[in-house]
Amino acid sequence: MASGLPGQDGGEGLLFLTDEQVRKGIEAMFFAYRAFTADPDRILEGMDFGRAHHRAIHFIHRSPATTVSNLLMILGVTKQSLNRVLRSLIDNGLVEARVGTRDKRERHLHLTEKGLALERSLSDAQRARMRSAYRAAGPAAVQGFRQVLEAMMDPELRRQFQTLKEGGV
Amino acid sequence: MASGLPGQDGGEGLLFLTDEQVRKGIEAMFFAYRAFTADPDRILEGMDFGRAHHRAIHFIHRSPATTVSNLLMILGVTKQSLNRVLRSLIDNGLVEARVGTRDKRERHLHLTEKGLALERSLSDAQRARMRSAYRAAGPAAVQGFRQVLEAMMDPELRRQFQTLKEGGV
DNA sequence: TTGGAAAGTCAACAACGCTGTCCTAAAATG
DNA sequence: CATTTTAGGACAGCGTTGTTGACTTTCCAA
Repeated sequence: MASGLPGQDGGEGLLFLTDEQVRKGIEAMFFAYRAFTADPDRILEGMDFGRAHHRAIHFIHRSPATTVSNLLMILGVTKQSLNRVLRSLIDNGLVEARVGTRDKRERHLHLTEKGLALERSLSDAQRARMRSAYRAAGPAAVQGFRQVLEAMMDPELRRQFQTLKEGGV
Repeated sequence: MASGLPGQDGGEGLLFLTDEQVRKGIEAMFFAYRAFTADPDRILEGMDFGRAHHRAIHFIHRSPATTVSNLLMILGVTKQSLNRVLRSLIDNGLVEARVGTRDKRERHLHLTEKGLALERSLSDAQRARMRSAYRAAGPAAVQGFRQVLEAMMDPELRRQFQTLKEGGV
């Protein structure tokens, strides 16, 4: 019955909240996220790294000298999960962990030249896809995209995201 | 340098494609996806099921009598991966696999009462989050959200998504 | 100075992807 | 009717990435 009016949702103040519309959004998230991770996954397959390594590399790059604890909060995983990933990144010479000067318990994380090179290759691929999607959809759509994504986050998560957003680079 | 003009991107035809803007989109995807899967994950933890079971249940619900092969294509996983999941869903009485009448090689998948109950509980939670995000962001944002997500998909994936979209329910 | 909290490491386990091989039954095709 | 293809299932084994729990080392405050 919803398909009786198959056009745009524009101008419909009520229809856009039907279960059908919402379900389509859910499925769009599912498929889009698969596309979103596809390029980095492709680059990493064959190396000894995976998606978790990509995430660590990304956030170390964007917040150099970050600590393990800080990374832990951002990524939302447990210590051991991150530790395994960091270990292999360090052992393979992509990440350097410098003991803190003020607090010697802390390790400050940095990408090496090699790490930076991989970061660039991964983020180039992912950015290219995102940029092309942005270009195809247009500026207004991009703003809506970002608004909905932020609204989906729990307050705590959104706070983290926004802190990151401002403090970044 | 991009942060020299920190305001809205509205009216900016060029700035919205800076690496900074694109990176924020990437991080928003990361955080939002975590929120997106959080509620079902919470419901499923403790049961013998996980995210993979949720996905199978979702697509069996929205396309009843679908075959294993069809589900395989939609989910983009291997036979064995799906089989493990389907097996436990069938063994626990959530899914029924009916031998096809026209083609007896096929198994047509259906949710049982128990399966429908779990599906409802999972999708209620996920839909509630999505609906609340939609409401907070407004109709225009929703349209943009969907446009960008679709633009991110590979053509093949997008074709699948759109077929699903129209044929659904 | 001692005892708790915080940062990080390590061991072992679970979920869920993957590959590869082998198998049956049914359909399609020559 | 014989052969090939297709749909599905079973089993073995592996890799990544999540989990919990126990363990140092370091810092700080009672």
